[in-house]
Amino acid sequence: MTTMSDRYQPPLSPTRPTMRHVAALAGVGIKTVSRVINDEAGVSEATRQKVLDAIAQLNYQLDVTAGSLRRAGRRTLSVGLLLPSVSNPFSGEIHRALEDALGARGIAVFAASLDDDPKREQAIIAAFLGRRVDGLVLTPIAKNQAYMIPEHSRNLPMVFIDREPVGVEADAVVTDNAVGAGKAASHLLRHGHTKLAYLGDRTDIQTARERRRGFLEEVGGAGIPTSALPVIDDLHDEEAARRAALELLNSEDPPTAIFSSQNLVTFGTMRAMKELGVHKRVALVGFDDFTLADMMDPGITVIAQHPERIGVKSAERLLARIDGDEQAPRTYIVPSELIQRGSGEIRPPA
Amino acid sequence: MTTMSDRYQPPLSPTRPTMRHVAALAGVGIKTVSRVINDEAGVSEATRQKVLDAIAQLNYQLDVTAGSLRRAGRRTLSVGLLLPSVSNPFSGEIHRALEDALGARGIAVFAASLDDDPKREQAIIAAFLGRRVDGLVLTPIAKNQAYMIPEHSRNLPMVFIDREPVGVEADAVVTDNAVGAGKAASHLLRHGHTKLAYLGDRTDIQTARERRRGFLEEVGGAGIPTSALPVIDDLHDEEAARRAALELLNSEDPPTAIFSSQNLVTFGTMRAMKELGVHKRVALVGFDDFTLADMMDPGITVIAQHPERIGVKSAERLLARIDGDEQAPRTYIVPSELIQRGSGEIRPPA
DNA sequence: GACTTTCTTGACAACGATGTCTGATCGTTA
DNA sequence: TAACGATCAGACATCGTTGTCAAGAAAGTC
Repeated sequence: MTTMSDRYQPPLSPTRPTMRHVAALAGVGIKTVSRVINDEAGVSEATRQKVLDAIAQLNYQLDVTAGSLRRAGRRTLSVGLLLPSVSNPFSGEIHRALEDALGARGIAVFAASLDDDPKREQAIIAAFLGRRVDGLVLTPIAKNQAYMIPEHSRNLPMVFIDREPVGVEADAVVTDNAVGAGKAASHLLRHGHTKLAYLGDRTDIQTARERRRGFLEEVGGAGIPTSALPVIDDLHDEEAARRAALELLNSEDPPTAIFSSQNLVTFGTMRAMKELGVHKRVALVGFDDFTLADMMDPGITVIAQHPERIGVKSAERLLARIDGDEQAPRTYIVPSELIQRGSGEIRPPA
Repeated sequence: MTTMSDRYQPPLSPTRPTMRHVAALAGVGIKTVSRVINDEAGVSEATRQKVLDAIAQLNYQLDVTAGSLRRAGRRTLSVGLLLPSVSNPFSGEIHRALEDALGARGIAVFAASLDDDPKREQAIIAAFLGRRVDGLVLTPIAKNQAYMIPEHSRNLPMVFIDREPVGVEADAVVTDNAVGAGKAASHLLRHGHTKLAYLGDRTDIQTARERRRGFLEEVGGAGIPTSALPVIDDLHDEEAARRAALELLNSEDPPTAIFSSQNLVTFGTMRAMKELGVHKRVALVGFDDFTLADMMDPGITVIAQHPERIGVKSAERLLARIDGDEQAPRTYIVPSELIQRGSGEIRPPA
């Protein structure tokens, strides 16, 4: 009886086996090996088995990149993903959803972090294009993506996420930033607040501008003059936000409700409120959900985005483009959602 | 005067330009173009300029993968990274540190999520190898990595992170899990606790077993019998942990201090404690730091890992191996750190 | 001015795979 | 039995690049 363990194991060569080796061992031509691997028709079952045995014996693995050189359409079965930072949870969720959708098609994902640096954006895109990715999914930070026009006109599939492109036309998948921020505003107004404040991110980021616009329009639309409403922009980290919130809350006529336009700004604001002991008296609604928001005291009311849906949708669009969809580019909107947890339902002092 | 805007723009061909096109436009041979691009010696300055102009005019971009076919050493300038999940913050930090270190060398990173699925581990590794990555950095989940022996003996650079490999010898970068868990135990003992409990992750994960061992050894070493100590394993998500903690805290003789071996377990435990209103009476130390741990009430004392250091170290090892380092494989240990925030300093009731 | 030496340069094969095309083998049919 | 189509298989060129090598031009040497 022959068992697995006494089957002949070929010595492992230091160089990786190629189709030529497999073909030689199986006693067939390399094209036949190629046919077997790619499940092409026209190989007898007996030959197929010989080839499969040789593949197993040599531990052969197809070189996808070499194949892509000749293959029709030149598919490399890899795509590039550019995120603000792979260490940011929001980006991580998008990445994960995208990976799952593309992985099902055998597509691997290159991921990279932009760090809000336009130069880095261009460098990473160049690096990915140099590896001939089949498509790009990206959160643009540069003011303008006109430098991508050459690729665009070569029909490179591209999907922009979170922010819309400027200077090229392409599909985009974004949260309804203005609407979401408007929801936050109307929620606070409905709870009786008239003294609101806005704490926002860098204004060179499109989403930040949208959130600000949505918030202020909703407040203005309710008849509250926005000229006197404190609007503090360019808060990009927790500490800056904390200091701004402290100053705001210590001012002569402090707001009774604050809207923070982004996670880190929300964290900084929470810290400032707790330091001053007003976290149960001043209302807070933050844009972006976060882990343990419900475990805070009070729970933090947020406008939640749906990164996984953004990821799924962008994968869907990218695959459609890769498969030859020639529709005019569109922007897809993923709705945000208000989640009440306490901090946004605090009423102003009577 | 000639400005940028009236310079001749060639029509964008639908097909990507190759070296041949550049060579033709510059009036040189393709090898000369290759030399210019790779900064090889032996090209006169005048020729160099002609080539660079042609490259700019055609918007030419080198095909790295085609080059790797012929290049000595076959470097593809890409590596594969396998993480528990790219959406997990701990993984994200590692990814980021790695990306930065490798990006500086022009190496792009394929990232993928394992989801604790051994089959997926093998499939992803196969996918990456099929793209001829120059190396792998991975958190193994399969019980055994013997299936990688062929690659290993082909000298594929590999670095294991967070968990050590079984069945192959390779560099590993891990947290001092047992020591860290021991620190948690001695911290709780020092604060007067004798009735401790351990809530742990799946025992098929090496790190979970290490943490458990370190915790119990420290407790036992202090003369407290561990046989009666509640040890609940296989808690892999927040809800399971919450239920286990509830049961534990509702038992006849509840512990006065709990050690949770992982983030999600810590979250579930925090929830259970808050539900029962004992979060200020029962001590808690969790393994793994997390955002806003200091904002909880009380702040959560943790054994913090240093994912960014793990990422940096593993990048360093991977590059060393890629550069030909033939040292015997080693395990590098990144120390954990106890961070006191309140929950771990609660004393038992008198 | 003849001969080296050095510097530039391009022709060509090769990397590992796939597309095209042609040839061999087989069973079937008139 | 000859002709035919279907099936199976391999030879060969090719994808975009780099390594090898040899040739031609320029510069230096006596």
